[in-house]
Amino acid sequence: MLSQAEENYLKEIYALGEETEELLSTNSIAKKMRTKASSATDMLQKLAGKGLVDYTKYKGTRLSKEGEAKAMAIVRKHRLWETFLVAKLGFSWDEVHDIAEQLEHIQSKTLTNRLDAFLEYPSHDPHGHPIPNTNGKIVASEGIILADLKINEKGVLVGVKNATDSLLKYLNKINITIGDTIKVLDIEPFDDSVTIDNNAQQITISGNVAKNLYIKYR
Amino acid sequence: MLSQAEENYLKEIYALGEETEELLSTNSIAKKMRTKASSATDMLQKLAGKGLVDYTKYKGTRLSKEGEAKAMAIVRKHRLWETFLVAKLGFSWDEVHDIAEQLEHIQSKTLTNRLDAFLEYPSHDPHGHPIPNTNGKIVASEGIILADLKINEKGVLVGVKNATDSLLKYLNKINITIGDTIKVLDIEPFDDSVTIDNNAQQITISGNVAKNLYIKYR
DNA sequence: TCTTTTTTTTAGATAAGCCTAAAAATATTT
DNA sequence: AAATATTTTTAGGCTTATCTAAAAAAAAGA
Repeated sequence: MLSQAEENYLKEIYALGEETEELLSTNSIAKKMRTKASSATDMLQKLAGKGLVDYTKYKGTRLSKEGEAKAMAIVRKHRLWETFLVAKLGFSWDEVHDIAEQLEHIQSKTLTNRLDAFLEYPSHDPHGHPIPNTNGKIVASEGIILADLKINEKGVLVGVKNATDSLLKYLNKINITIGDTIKVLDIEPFDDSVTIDNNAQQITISGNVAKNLYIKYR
Repeated sequence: MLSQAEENYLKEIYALGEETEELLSTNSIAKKMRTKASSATDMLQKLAGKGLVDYTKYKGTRLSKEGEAKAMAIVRKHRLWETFLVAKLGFSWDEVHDIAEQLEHIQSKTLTNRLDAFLEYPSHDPHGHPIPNTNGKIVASEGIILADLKINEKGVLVGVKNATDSLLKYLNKINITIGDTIKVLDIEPFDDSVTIDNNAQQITISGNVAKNLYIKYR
């Protein structure tokens, strides 16, 4: 069985791996874990010893097949619990991350699968991120980003890329939620800001925000 | 914030304290924690340092007021999660203990209170044990034990005293559940075994089992 | 290419929670 | 009450996950 620390490393290594094809530097992993490079080295060597990462001294690290399976199991739990907290307990999507960070370490496959059934097999969590199935496979697609839409195109908001606290709070404030139908009214070439129509409300968002919103055509 | 180990000690010290008025021996605590007396001593001294137990060298230990409050909070979480697992996820009462042992350590008062609301403020967990309220107070009573009923008296099964795995499995097997109306048909003075009627089924249970079943008169 | 800077690893320390073995205190027998 | 047995505590180690400081390797710059 893995310790919570080991699980957290695997999860963050997975997240970093999503962003690049290359080997991950020890430094980048240490930064993600908010720890020192020496601590990361220790842990990477331990995980390598357990066959969960492929680690080459001074070269870099990536998840092994087995490590990826473990990581997906944790991501699955995290996203299911987030869904539970929002759908059943009435939390808002910007409040659930820290609690799910704890819940994701609960060990019981039966529990995870029953929770999945109880939630009626959701495909995405409240941030729009896809939920891996029992086999660790992500079935659903993530859609395209709002910043790629052209003027007068519209679609449904299905996800948020970097679900940081501040972004979620901001979206709450300007009344944008998963499931909203968004139409692009104007794009300002100077700074890539986008004016959209959402529920008959006109809002201008920065290009940065537009890059973080996943849209599906309707 | 308390570590999981500290929380577990507090919870078990609370449970032991329920059984006796006297100071608890270091040995009894060590046994309950399935650890060595020297380890228990270490922890008791640490907890004493934090003001959570009153510990006197070579004399014994009991929870302080503050320690009891912490223990009750953990018991509350444990029992709420057990209720959730049975009522919402379809677990049976003999499957939930180990999972609740993990869930009871999740840190979030909001979560606990929302779970309580979601479950519609249950007064007892699936084993019939009372659930402390937000202030750590137990409101409901536990009832009397089946072994104290006389012939022809009847009542409703509201709880199980020592909810061990084997007892719960046994009760499942003989078709006895919380909420059943049980009538005493006969008591054998030789070994205190009790013959009862439950759902038009006659069953004879040992005196030992009868001492572990809480009954409320109807 | 040779220095200098940056990254990564190693070495040694620390805190938590456990262990064994030995010492100290308390309880029980005789 | 003295001897013996039991309980409890102390002392010293071990493991995990972290840290700092120093050494080694790799990358960047002159």
